Amino acid sequence: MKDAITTVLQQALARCQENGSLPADLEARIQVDHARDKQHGDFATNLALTLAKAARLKPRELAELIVANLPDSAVIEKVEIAGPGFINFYINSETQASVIGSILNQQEKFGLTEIGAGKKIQIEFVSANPTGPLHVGHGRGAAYGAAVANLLKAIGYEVHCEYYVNDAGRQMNILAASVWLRYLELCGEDFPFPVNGYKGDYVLDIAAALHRENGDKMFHSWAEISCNLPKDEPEGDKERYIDAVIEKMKALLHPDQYSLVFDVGLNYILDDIRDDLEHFGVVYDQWFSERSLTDSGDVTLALERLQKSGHCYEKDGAIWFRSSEFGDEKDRVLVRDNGQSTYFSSDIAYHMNKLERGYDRVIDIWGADHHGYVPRVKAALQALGDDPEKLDVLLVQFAVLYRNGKKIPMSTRSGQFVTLRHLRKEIGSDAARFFYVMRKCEQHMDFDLDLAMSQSNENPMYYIQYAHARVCSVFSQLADKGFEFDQGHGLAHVDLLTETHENDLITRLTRYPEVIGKAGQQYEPHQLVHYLRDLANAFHTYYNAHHFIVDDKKIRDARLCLITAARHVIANGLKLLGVSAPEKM
RNA sequence: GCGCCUGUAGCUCAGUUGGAUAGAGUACCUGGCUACGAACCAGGCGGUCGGGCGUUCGAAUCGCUCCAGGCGCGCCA
Repeated sequence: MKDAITTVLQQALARCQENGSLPADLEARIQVDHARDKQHGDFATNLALTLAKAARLKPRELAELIVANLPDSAVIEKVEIAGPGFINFYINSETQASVIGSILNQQEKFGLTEIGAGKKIQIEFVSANPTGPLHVGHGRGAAYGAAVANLLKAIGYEVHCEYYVNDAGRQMNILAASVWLRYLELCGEDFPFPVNGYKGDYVLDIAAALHRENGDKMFHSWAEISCNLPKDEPEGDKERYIDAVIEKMKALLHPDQYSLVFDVGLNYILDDIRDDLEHFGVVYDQWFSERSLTDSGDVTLALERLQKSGHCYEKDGAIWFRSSEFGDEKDRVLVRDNGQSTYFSSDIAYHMNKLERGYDRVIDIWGADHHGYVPRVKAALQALGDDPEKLDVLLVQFAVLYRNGKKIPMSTRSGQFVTLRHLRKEIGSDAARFFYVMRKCEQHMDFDLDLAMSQSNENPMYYIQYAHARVCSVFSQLADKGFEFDQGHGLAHVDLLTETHENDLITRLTRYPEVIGKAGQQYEPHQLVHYLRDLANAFHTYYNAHHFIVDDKKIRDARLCLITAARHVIANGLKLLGVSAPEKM
């Protein structure tokens, strides 16, 4: 509809230029908005205001000129000039009401568009280290990423969702060591657990599984392990201590045994994460292993390309990438003096790999604490000769949990956190998914557990779901009262829907495809949340103002068509957010 | 110290890329169920848009500056 108005405005300008009333070199960027106020019609344009200076006319005079040259249109009821020079358009009611037929025909397909047709997007989100279960902070990234992916699919993009598995590196070694030490405890050893080890209960579970399968085969006495170890905190350095424990573990265990412990831990946690996300309604097309980048040679290849193009140098025994040449604060290490490549190297290889797979756009969703990382990744892409503009990094601020009005401290390492699984079980997947995407991603979020767990109607999700359930309820009442719904008959009489509340609801419905388009292109699912609330509000208001099951068959069927259309749109929108649309509550 | 994010009603948040009188929810107050679900509806109260200066027909939105809060500044991942 917006496009239709843009088109007639273009035609009007062209006419003015042809007949000489406007300069021929005038260039216009036509902007058509929804009128904020019903008094201002359905759509409005500020064209006359933006163009006044270039046209050397007063805004209102220019507006009159444009309106006088507007071509006839079947959809426009009337046009008005208002305020300082806004042009307001009123759409005729038949055109508006035709959306009901469209919705009833397309049903779950209504709202889908082809904006991104033929384009491929890769989107990576969550990607938490597999060193423990997901916590509520990851939940926000999961809910947000999945909603963005759904929106992008809805507007025609081919979307590929990925979870990057950090299955290499120091953190994983610390996990392996933690598992092994717990295993030794099960073998009967008694010793102080490292300050820097993973202390969560899940580590005990993994160790127990390991012990069940392997008995005491990997046992070594604490006396053997602890000789020549540096001091742990508080007397010593906890980082150096845990590294020494890992080294000792590698020295004492056969390499196969070490990787067994490592893999048991990794797979246990990955299975857990996968299961958790699946119950959260989040599914991936691919779980991309960091180790596979080393195995495939991609890491080496990326390093070579950076070196050959002259963006690297050696200093203090390490290989550095001159990222400061591309806007980063300082240069970064690619290969450490001990010969190990850094996490950054893998990440460069991963992003190179993504772009080489031919995506038009690559989206990363990271926790906001990683924001300092963005410039160096873009720098690397630029140095590799790729287009850094193809990468969008969306930063999700952390959700801070509150209980009894108090902030809950969280740390993965200490094992002190509220897990996503716990949240899901307390308040349900629907409420959690909805709550997470209610706010803009860059907005800090206070997640009040008491409120969320209270299942009160303060959660607007219930308001929206209730609208859906109410429509369903009307139809069960209809049957109880011995009426039948004739959709074709109703559609033939939608011109009878002339009540203000009906027009408001219809207008709201017509905007749905546009909302999806905008929310998708801007990666902002919260726009859909707000739309759905407004839509539900229009429905509830209508519900309270008029009865649907009336004796007049024409009006009854027409109204039933309208509320069915509303039900479809609510269900479609909630589905994109990963929230169910129950028929009863 | 430098960089990024945030600051809008008592509280939680929107604000259509610079437009018309800044909006919702919640809290509080007043009304509405013997016809489709009151998890609802109607009305009221509530604002120096963190402060200041600037850009212009026009600023919550853009620029500069200050204030407050969060996060980040490793040969960790």
